[in-house]
Amino acid sequence: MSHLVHTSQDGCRIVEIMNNAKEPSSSECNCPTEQMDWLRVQDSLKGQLITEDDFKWRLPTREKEGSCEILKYVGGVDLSFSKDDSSIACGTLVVLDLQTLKVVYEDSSIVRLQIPYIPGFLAFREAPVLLELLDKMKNNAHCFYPQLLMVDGNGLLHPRGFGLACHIGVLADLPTVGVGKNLHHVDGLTQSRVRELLQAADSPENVLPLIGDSGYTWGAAMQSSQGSLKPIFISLGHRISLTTAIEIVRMTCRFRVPEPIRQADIRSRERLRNNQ
DNA sequence: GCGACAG
DNA sequence: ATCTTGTCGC
Repeated sequence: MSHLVHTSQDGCRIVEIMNNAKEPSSSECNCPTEQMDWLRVQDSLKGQLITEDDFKWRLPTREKEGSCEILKYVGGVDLSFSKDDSSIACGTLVVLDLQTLKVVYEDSSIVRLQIPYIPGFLAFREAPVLLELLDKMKNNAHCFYPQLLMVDGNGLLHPRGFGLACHIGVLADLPTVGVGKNLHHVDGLTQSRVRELLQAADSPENVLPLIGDSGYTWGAAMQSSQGSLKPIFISLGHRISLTTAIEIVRMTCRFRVPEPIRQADIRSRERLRNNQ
């Protein structure tokens, strides 16, 4: 079933680091040991990942049979960091009305993060705050609770096929889409290669499937706005297909970064300035 | 050995 | 992620 025959580069590197470790220092709980736990967590959660459309709503553009819930509330999450103290962060959740692209809900939380950013393990740093914001909203049975969540970070487009968007999607049991502003090099996919493919592409849609050396499709690159040659990188997070993910991202792009994520970014940065 | 590495 | 002003253009 799984075409992810990609060997874990990170896993190899970690083992290498452990072999070279000189001091099995007490419980400084630095990297190697904890990262091996994280690898197991990612592998485990990945077993619950759903990579096709799995929701009861439909897109407003798809005028099919009526009497079906329509996608209206799209959420977005992001974190901003203090320039002074990089361990201080503000996590923000916004919900937009898909038709008007106006924010109908906003909540944020300022926290002190203990976990550093390690490529391939972003979720262990950022997911807890964001999941808490979602949980808080769900417990209040808020009527604006998102039917879909856009995440600032990748989904399948990840060394082990399980980025932040997948992580949040599975743990919150919510359809999610990952949007990266920079390419995480995986399976032979590089910036230069994407650039040349994007130019050579006949695609009238300004989208390009990201197919790696293995033949696996990790996501898509999209030139989302006229003014920017620099693409965004879309990958499915959970309970959605890549095709549907692309369609929804396109619907929410007023500028390069889709509005739900852009608003979460703007507002989290703003709150950090005025509050601490 | 060297480079690459989401936010 | 963050450090940073103006500037060119619709």
